[in-house]
Amino acid sequence: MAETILVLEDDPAMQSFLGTLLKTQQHQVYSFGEGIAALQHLVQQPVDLILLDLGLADMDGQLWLAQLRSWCDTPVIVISARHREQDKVQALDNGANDYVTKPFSAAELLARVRANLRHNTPQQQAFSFGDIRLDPVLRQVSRAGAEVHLTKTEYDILLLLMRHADKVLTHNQILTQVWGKTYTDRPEYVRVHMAQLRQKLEDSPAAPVYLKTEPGVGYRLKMT
Amino acid sequence: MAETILVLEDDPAMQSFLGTLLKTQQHQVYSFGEGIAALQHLVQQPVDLILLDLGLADMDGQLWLAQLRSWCDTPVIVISARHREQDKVQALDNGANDYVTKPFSAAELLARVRANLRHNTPQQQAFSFGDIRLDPVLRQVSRAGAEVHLTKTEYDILLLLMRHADKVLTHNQILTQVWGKTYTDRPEYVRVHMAQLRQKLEDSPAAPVYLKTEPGVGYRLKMT
DNA sequence: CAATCTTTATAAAATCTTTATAATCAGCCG
DNA sequence: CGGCTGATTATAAAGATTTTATAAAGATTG
Repeated sequence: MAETILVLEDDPAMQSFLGTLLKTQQHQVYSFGEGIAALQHLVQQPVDLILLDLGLADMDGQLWLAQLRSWCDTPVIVISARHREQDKVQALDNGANDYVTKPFSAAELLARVRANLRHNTPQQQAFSFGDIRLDPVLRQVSRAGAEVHLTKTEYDILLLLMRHADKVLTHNQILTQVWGKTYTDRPEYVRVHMAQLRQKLEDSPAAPVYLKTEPGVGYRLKMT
Repeated sequence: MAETILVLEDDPAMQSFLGTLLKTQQHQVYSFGEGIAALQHLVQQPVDLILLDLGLADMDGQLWLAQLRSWCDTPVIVISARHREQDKVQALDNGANDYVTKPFSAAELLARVRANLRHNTPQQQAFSFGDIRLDPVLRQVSRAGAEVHLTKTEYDILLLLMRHADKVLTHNQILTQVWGKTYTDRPEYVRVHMAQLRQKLEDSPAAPVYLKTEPGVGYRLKMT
């Protein structure tokens, strides 16, 4: 967490409310009441998201947005009391990413903040244990940040173990899932590849911390 | 223009309305009434934006969205008759980029479509890795500033790899996207053309830095 | 005809399977 | 309790198989 958010809002009560709301989510908030000051801040220190109230005192919010977009593509959520279709269309075409009308629900605003922060930072729904990470989207495994190359079979086994983290998977289950149901009498396949995985992923392969053997049963990926 | 948009909406009247509306903006529209069919289309042919009605007959829209997000990060605008805060928050946290409630204004919806197409435009910005540049607008590739001539097939493969940078693309995916779904048993097509690409783009084609093989799986364009 | 794609053949590389041996474990009996 | 025994497991390394790279010949296209 701890993304930075700039709030440009000239009503002090609303500015304070937004600031408090965002800070409950551990965001770093910079609040401004004037467009010029906000721009100066952005030039010096980029932020992850901008909340913009269209009704500014010192300049038109639409103009501010258009000017910002000429050099900066940080996501902008416009907050406005104006419900007219024309205002929404204009703001969105000026480069706003979202448009919320007052009064708004706090939970919805926070959800829209999360949604707009998200596509900035690519989806990290990777599995991890210790300093090992498996990213199923990239089909890539890394250890302490460095990429570890796994063969297809090794990757398939690791993914299977991670999907059932902490559960014991029997030899039969692993053989069936990775090789197919006609291979259930070849437990040595699993052993050889498990040894390879330990070589690549464990600090001391002979005394594994993560890839544990359950004698007579199968294997377990220990995450806790 | 001519971005592709997938519409998942099971009310025929609304589906037709959305299709007509989007086509006025020169978009290529694919309409579906069932979640399964829409997913099948997306697997074979990615689109630039998805419009999703939460009220599907054959499955829960929220579930569909969550499932989609496990492998696909195409922008999604949710359209729904549900005005409850809880529904909005859930959809946005499931990965929706925007949430529009019915009834909605056509102009506003189109503006939100434009806004969501804008920050993703994978087709329209030049990609680059190392000293290689691919400009999809000019359909042109250059290396260290000098133009490199690619045939149509080579270009299609490279564009596909770039649009999924760092991800492994299986032989089947490449064959389906470039040649069509009836070619999934001809992996040698991919190999021959990949060798050509390496000849044209890699410093030492036999030890590729960018166009990597994932034995038994497919190929990956390595950008990091 | 020229460019490109498809097909084919062969060599090289990577991976998987098999095997052998050593280590470990569990239960049992002296 | 301790050591024996048979089963299970770990691991390296050799062998077999699959997959891949590449050139080049043939076919296709416009």
